[in-house]
Amino acid sequence: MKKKITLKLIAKELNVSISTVSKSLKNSKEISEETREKVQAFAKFYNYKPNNIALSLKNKKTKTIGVIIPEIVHYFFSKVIFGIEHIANQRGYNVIIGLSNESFSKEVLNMEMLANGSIDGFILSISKETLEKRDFHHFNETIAQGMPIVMFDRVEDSIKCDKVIVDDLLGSKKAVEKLINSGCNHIAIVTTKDFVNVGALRTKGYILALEENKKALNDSLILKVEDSELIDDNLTQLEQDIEHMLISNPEIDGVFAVNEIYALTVMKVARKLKKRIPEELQVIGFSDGVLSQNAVPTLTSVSQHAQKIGERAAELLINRLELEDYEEEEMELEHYETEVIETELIERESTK
Amino acid sequence: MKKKITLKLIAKELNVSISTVSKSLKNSKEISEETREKVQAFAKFYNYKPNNIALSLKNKKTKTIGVIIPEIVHYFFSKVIFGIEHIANQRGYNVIIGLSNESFSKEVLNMEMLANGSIDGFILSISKETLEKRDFHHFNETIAQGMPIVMFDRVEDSIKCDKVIVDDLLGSKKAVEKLINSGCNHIAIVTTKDFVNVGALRTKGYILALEENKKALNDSLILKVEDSELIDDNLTQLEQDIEHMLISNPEIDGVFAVNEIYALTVMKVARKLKKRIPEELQVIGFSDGVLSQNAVPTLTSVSQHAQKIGERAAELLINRLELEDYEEEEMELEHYETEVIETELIERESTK
DNA sequence: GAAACCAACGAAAACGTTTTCGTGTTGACA
DNA sequence: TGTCAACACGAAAACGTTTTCGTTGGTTTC
Repeated sequence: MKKKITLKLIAKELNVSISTVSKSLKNSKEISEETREKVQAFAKFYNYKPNNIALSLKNKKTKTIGVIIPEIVHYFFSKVIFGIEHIANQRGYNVIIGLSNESFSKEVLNMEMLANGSIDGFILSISKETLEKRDFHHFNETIAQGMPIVMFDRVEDSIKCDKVIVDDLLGSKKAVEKLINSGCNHIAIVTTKDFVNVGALRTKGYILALEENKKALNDSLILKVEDSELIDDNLTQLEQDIEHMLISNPEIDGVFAVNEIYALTVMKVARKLKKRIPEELQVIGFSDGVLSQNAVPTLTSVSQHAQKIGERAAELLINRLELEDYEEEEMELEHYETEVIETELIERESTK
Repeated sequence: MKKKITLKLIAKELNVSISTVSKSLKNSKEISEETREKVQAFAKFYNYKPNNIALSLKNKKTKTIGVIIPEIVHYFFSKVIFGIEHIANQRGYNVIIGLSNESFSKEVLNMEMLANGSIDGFILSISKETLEKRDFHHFNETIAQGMPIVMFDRVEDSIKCDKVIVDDLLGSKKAVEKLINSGCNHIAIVTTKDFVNVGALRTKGYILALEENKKALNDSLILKVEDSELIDDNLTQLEQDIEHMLISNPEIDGVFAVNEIYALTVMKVARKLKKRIPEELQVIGFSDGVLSQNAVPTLTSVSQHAQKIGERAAELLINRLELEDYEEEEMELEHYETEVIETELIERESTK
């Protein structure tokens, strides 16, 4: 195993001082051309690369950003990461991933693990458990330590940081209006419990669309799914709930589901009940992922532009990090942005 | 912004030396109980946490592993990461992600960016372009520097490192045998060009199954898809190729596809041609992801146990890293393992 | 009452950089 | 010949730890 080459080693080999080597490699004109070339040739030959850790310690910057997400086997989140990595890479940053698995304690642990020097800032989306407990001390403490955070999608308003969100309300309102304009008169929604704020917002958009279009609101057409129902086996529980709703309300001619799985399950149940899509029942989902694109029939859905969300989050964070270099202690940057990424309705076969 | 607290700061505040503080926090009995408690109380109150970067520099270990994958918006790879993160977290390691986007140069750049001290070892899956060029110098150089690599799925035999692979050959052989046993007599395969070694292996398994079962091999039933055909728009090109094959070989009653998208496309084309699945045409895919589970009909497919692949890769890497601590310069560990993760055929509606 | 010992702590090196501030040598100039 | 720049380079501090090896007092031992 070749020993990792260092400045000290080059210095010893060439009988000069460490400083001379360092300066030579930086092309400082303090050093004679002769020495400079000698050092550079040697360094190049042995493929010298400065040690990142030493640089980080010296500069108090790691050029690494920490990303904490609830899950990664998930179209939306993985696409956000793709966006983050894209920008980060472009601007010379690395990306370190932590998964909370929707758990509060894992979220806290992951953040503590990274907050002690390993990274320069966080990009994160809050776990469901954290949202339910409404315990945000770890975010506030991190920020108090001077480490910036950018939140995306699942955010908490009270926290002082930049945010990148989807216009969930408008997105679902537009989706429901699309159903209305395509002739639906009895539109149901399959959504989550209210503590997931994006779920709550999407429900709000649904209600707003109905109200503005003078459609009756009917509580039995609002299905709020338990979180646990999404865990594999309980998918059948979800199916039963949907089936029950569709059977007891046979007038339903449109369903808006707040995620892909819910929407596919609606279509599956509809198929079982011999309801033709889109002739008798139109369906729209949220999150335009690989499932929507490949479903049968293909699913009309609200695209959140996940990649763009990641890109903007990364830009906001890096901009702030690099601003701090100049502003230093003046800290006039106590102004935080909340950027809204427009949604887009991708129409496919599940609507007329 | 609260200043980040350090040993030096505690020392000054308490009028003791840095060493005393450090030892106190480590409960060294070299320090009197009185001093120890005083220091610990102070540290706890101000929530002192040692700086990771400084520790990394001192210990020459970062407790971070680098993962380079071709893409992340992909069920298989994201699930592997899930597995890696699971074990890494358990054993106190962080995970840093680099995406090669199937590009050779991005793979090299990403590795160089991380290899200079940022991480202790790599887990990676080789990009298609690298496989095509067969230029592996960056892997060999990294290993020569003493940084261990664990490769998974897309590996290169000639490289001295641990590997975790799927038994692609046996997996596809079993899949094709399942088709044979379910009554198929004319089985086609939709696969990739041969330089992607997993594709080649899966093709081999297909051929082997046919030979062992005395089925005729027919070149016109082997469709090798151009890589670019997978890029969005060219999906229609893929559809045309499949349609052409199905029409000119109407005797086809079974198709084995080497990934989910190919399999779904086969089913889509079959639907268009009014071939009923599984009655007239049975289909099996490779990679048991969210698409297979939610397809209509649901897709029988070969599961690679992606999560387990990630977990084993992480275990192999971390074991090696921690072995090095003891073995040091003896380096008797020039023995590398190749672990094979068994595949499993998940039977669903697309086969009888 | 000197030798030996122990308890409690501090100084300093080391990890690999960058950077500031010397310092010694040369040559030019008066 | 003496003064002063300019040039080329080195020493050392700093980043935050850990750890080895002193160095103090004070107490025991014969």
